[in-house]
Amino acid sequence: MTENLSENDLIKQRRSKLEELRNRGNAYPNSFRRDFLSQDLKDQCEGLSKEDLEAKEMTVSVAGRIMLQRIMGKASFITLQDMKGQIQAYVRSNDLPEGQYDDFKTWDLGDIVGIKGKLFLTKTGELTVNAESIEMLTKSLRPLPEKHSGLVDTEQRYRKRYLDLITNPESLEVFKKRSQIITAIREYFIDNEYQEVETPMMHSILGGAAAKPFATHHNALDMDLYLRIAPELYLKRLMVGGIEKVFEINRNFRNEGLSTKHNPEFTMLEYYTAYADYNDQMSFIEDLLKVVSEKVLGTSKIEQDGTSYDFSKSFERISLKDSVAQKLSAEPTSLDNRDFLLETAKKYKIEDLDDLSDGKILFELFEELVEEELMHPTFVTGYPKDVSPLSRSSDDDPSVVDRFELFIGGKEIANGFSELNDPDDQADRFREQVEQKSKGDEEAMEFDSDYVEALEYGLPPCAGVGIGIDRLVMLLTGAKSIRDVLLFPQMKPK
RNA sequence: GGGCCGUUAGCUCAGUCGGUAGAGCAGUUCGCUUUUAACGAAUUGGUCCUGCGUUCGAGUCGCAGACGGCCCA
Repeated sequence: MTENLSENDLIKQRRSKLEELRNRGNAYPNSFRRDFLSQDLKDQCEGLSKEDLEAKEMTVSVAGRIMLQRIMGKASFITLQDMKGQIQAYVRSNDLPEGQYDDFKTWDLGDIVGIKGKLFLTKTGELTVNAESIEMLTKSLRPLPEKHSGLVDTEQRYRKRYLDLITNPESLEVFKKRSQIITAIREYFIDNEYQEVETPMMHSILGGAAAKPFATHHNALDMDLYLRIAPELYLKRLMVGGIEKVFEINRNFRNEGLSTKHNPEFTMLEYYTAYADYNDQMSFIEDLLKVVSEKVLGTSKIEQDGTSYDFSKSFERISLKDSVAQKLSAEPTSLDNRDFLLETAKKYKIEDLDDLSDGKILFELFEELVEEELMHPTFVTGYPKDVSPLSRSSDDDPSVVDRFELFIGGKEIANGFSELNDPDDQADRFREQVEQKSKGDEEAMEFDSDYVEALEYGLPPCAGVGIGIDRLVMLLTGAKSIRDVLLFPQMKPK
């Protein structure tokens, strides 16, 4: 890229100003210290009258990027932006040492400057720093996007996120919220005595989810590795090790297409609780979402695209089979019949049916027919065993497992189940996965004998959950695309 | 992978029927000591995404490609 930087006139002009700064001394000083942030000053001076404020003779140092300028002959206003917002400064020729006002007039939008002076209120009541000393801290060589509209071009907003953050406060706000949401989640788990851990991102055996991996290679060990598709099997090893309440918030990598709901790397929360089952986890999630929403948004009721979501009420629960039957206006028991399943699947253009088990067909029908329509928070339960190789079988019906997925706004937000802790059953399920893989299922898992060995030491009865953090942030911020909640979404190089 | 849409000045966008490339902001110059998207006057700035084609002539029409957005798989 660097060699492509076109030196247009705007950049040339700014560079010659930089040359002048270099000629006078250090053009990039790092000795200016601010003592207040914009919003903190505004909070502190809230409600003070012009006279009261001036009587206090408060001298402050502020620093930030010049976002707006109103230049007059011998006095000017500039708007500085720092991490908390904006503050206005009044720069008056008479209040500065000889010659400095002329220097000031060469400053450009985007420059980063420091200003020290007394606070006052303008006649329109805006809190303003009356500059007594001013300093150029970092000359900006490139013009910022248009001051009113900000950076609009979607592609540029993703590729040059820094410009998006400088010029679009609502974008900055989304990422602040994201940070607050993750903090609130972490606090919730720590308050409930869960231990946070970090497990390997590079796996030699593929497992923990149904997904295609990214492959890489370790040179010194001369071995192929996968970027992890899920941390699940490591977290359950830790449960064997006695960390009975454990959670991890970290990146997963899946080699899939990109969409408004998918990015190849995404953030996942996974947590496991000993002596709990999937029903306990559904209640836990209800409380988690309510608490996080209240903490971050100040309410447990949110509205998005005309749909309102109420996290203070308990969520709906329906079995996967019932939800599909309802949609087809059929009896749930009719879905036990393979011919009916095949016929229905064909009708909805699900392909390569012959290789699919009844459970897998039912699951695909669910994804095709029901998933998108689950707007209000809904737990779907009763997942077929053969799409859930790590879940504990149901005591009542051996064809399904004690598993749920949570859907909100038509999107899968969480996936949880009672964990399979019978090592022999687990070994059988892995064998089944290996067979699927040999038949061409690229998303099937591999046999993890080390994990089975861990189970042989005894995994306490437990249940675990994975929550897609990016989708949760989308839900809580109203973002339409996952790219709007990822600082640097995956893009093709230009 | 398929369909639709987009790509014009640093940014935001116009550009009619194919006939010399436009505006606002930013920049430059001048004026202006309480402005706030400051204001007034003048003014600079273009690989019209790339390539090929049609045409006397292409930002505009055709074909191919790149990148992006939305929808679908």
